[in-house]
Amino acid sequence: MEVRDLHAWPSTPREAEAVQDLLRPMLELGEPGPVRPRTVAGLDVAYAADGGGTGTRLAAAVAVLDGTSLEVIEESVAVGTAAFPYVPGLFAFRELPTLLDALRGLKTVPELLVCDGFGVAHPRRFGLACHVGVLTGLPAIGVGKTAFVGEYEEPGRRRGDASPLLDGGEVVGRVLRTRDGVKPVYVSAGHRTDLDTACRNVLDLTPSYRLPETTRRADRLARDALAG
DNA sequence: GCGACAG
DNA sequence: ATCTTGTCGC
Repeated sequence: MEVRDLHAWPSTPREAEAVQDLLRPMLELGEPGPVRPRTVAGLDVAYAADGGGTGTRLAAAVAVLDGTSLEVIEESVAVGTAAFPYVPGLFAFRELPTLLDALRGLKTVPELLVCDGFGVAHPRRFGLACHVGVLTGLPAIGVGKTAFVGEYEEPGRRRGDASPLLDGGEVVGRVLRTRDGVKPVYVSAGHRTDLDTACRNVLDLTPSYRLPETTRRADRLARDALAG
């Protein structure tokens, strides 16, 4: 699929924050977005060494699944290097270039992108899922494994139980239990979708495990690419 | 000022 | 993210 060329790449945290502020107005939120997507893509990255600075070898993978059967339709992997040091809040700049390369290798244009990390549940309301969504123009959501910003009450212990993730008095995401008695995930809208629809899609993608099938497939794909 | 901090 | 052994449970 076609992916827009990258904007000038920041070399300092300050420049990176400026890029986020520049792109944030391009976000389209509020509309439901894809409800029963025919194709859903999972994005994930695997690193070769520790995540300290720039230059670490990494593999970015995209796995496109049939939204109903959850069967794999297409896969794409790209190898590269970390394009920025790891800084909380600027995480996207680290793996975005390689992630976009992997998306370019796709023949299918997914109806929804599921990213590792966050969407608007972010200090400047512009996490990885927002960034990827704006640059591809596709609906995107973020599914994080640990908390980042905001406060919340522990959700009930059954699959489907959830509680709002609040930051600065606004709802930026939802803490969602995808399996009975298992640690919840943190869902937030990234681009061209809303929180309710994002959570509905996450539940549709988690029939057996805590994390979405899309994420699990992409994770395995990225690890394998780094090994082979 | 100090600690916390997606992957 | 990654480095790591065993262990409990379906």
